[in-house]
Amino acid sequence: MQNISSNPRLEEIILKIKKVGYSLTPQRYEIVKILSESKNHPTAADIYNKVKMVYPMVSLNTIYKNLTMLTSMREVKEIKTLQNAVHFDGDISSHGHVICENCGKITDIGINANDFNGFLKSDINNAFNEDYHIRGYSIEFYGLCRDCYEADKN
Amino acid sequence: MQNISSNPRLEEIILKIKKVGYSLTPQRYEIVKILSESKNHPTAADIYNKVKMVYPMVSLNTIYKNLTMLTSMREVKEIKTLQNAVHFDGDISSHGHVICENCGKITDIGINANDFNGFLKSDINNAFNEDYHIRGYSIEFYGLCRDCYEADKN
DNA sequence: TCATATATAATAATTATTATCATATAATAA
DNA sequence: TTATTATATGATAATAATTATTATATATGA
Repeated sequence: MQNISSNPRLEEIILKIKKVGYSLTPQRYEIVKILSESKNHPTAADIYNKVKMVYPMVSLNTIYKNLTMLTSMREVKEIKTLQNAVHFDGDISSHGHVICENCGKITDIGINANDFNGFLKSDINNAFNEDYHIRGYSIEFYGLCRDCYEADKN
Repeated sequence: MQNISSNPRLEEIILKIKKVGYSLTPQRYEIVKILSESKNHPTAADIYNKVKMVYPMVSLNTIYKNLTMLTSMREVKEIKTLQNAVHFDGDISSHGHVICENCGKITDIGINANDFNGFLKSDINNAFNEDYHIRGYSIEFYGLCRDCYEADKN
């Protein structure tokens, strides 16, 4: 557990954890670090295996508890694929995902928040704002990645 | 198992099932009927309970098998909520969902396909089209429905 | 350093989903 | 209509992911 870091997202989450009053354990720090550094949307098991390399006695329960906590704090987002696998994304900035239906690969796509809000604010769609208090959204595309598409053709 | 129906969506799915070469069993018909009539995005268990009222010996396995089949046929879509519950939607027309994070209620919202495609075709977002062959998308909003929001305030 | 509330690890329990396989039945053709 | 056959079903078992329980350990703040 290092004290120095050049990872602003990590710092940001740590700060929020302290602010809300949760304590910062080494395991928790490691989980947050993995999420903030990861570019490939790990599952709970992925994170578990990574944390185990540093803390071999860590329990899977700890991973789940922390992921639940971070999700409800809105510092982490869940991504659910068609294969019923749950992945986690430490990047809560406005973006969407493209999920390969064959291999399960998840790729980020940029969603321009202003554009998207413009789309949402259109007459057709803003009716629901009256009945719901929206706190977030997720946009996911399904299809085949290039590799699987090429393999499928042969 | 009725032969006459004034449910065009039901007819549509039945036709496709026959076209693809699957056989039309009474249980399967009932599952499709429930999905085509349902407005509230049932879970596998919900569907199971409804089918049981007509065919008390039906197996949950049959429900899952058929849901998997219909999903891969793209006649049914899965909706996964934050509570890790999987719901099914027999309406595959272009629309999104608003999911209450407290009670899990799922409401449809209209997504104008043209508007959305316009949004997608914007310069920022079309890059991913080169690497993926998109076959579908899902847009989900998370928040509190009016009831839960009001209850939360008190 | 101490006190205390919170987090952890070990374990068990739960839940949803999938696999297996013998039997039943829908579809097709005679 | 009946016989044939491939597919679907139901019963059961197995799997996998997640959650619950609880005693112990530890981060935090005094």
